[in-house]
Amino acid sequence: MTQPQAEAMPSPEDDADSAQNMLGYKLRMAQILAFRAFEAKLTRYGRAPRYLGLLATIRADPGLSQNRLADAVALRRSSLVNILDQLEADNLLIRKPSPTDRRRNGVWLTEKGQQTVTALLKEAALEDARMTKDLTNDEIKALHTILARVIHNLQV
Amino acid sequence: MTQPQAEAMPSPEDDADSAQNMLGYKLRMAQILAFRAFEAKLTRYGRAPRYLGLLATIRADPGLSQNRLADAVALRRSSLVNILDQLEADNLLIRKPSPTDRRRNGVWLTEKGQQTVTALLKEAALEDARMTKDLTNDEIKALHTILARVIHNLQV
DNA sequence: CTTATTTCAGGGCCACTGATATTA
DNA sequence: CTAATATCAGTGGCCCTGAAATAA
Repeated sequence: MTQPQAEAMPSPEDDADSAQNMLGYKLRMAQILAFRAFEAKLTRYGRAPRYLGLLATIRADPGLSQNRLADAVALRRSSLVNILDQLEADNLLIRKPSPTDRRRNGVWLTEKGQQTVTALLKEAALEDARMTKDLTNDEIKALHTILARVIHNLQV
Repeated sequence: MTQPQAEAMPSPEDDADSAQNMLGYKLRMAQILAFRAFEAKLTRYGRAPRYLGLLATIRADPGLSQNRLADAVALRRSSLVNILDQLEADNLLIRKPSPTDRRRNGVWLTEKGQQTVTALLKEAALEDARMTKDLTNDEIKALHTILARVIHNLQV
């Protein structure tokens, strides 16, 4: 990726009205590049890398309903159906009917799902390290804290 | 969006191996929420909000070739063709053959494109302010700086 | 002939909307 | 009867791959 704009940033055109100075733009760029690199590196894990956040959410709260899971990962309930179908077909998770509410499915990781999440989180940590390789620990900590607050603000 | 995990974070399960503690995860979450909010608010601008980064890149470097533009926004050359078709149909930009190289198109904003970019950058600034409403100026500045370095690291 | 630039055809994936069945 | 849960059918959007056309 050559980046004419990155070099152009400290120019007279550097006033606030450049997209590259917008937070939304930086977030988008960083996320796209990070996600791409992560998936490219981990094709052997099938669809699990894309849905690592979802899988880890299940691990942190086993048996939660599809509804609650959809909320947690900011997806529509209906969108989740096919995703869970795929991950269930890959033997990463299972749905089990709730014993108390027959409308509801609880979602659990399988043993393979557990192992996959563990392995992928290790890979994610490596990617994190690559992204932040020239940052101090304080800066990394600050980035986490600030991003958490940004996310919180966006959810209102 | 309810967020069972957000509340669960300061729990004993708070060790590093939770997806919510991964930088990639936070970046993704923040970006998805920010982009969604931006687009939802600006449907009257058609496709321009989604491609604000691209349009602003053109404004910053008028006449650049499709090749260079694709690099600047991290897309394939072939992916750009249809996008430019659409934005050209919306009268936001024009392609003009390079006078010196007949393989090449230069890309320029139209007057409408210029005005749209200006208006959308104002909107983007409002969104940025919403995301960072409880952050100090120093924290906001740090976030920009750090994200720029993260992006740089990802591009290697 | 090789390379650069753009375009085109086709495909895959993703998440959405809106309707439906079931159960609370 | 109303609300909640999960599912399904259908849609549209986005970006990719790989091949082709044109020109340097």
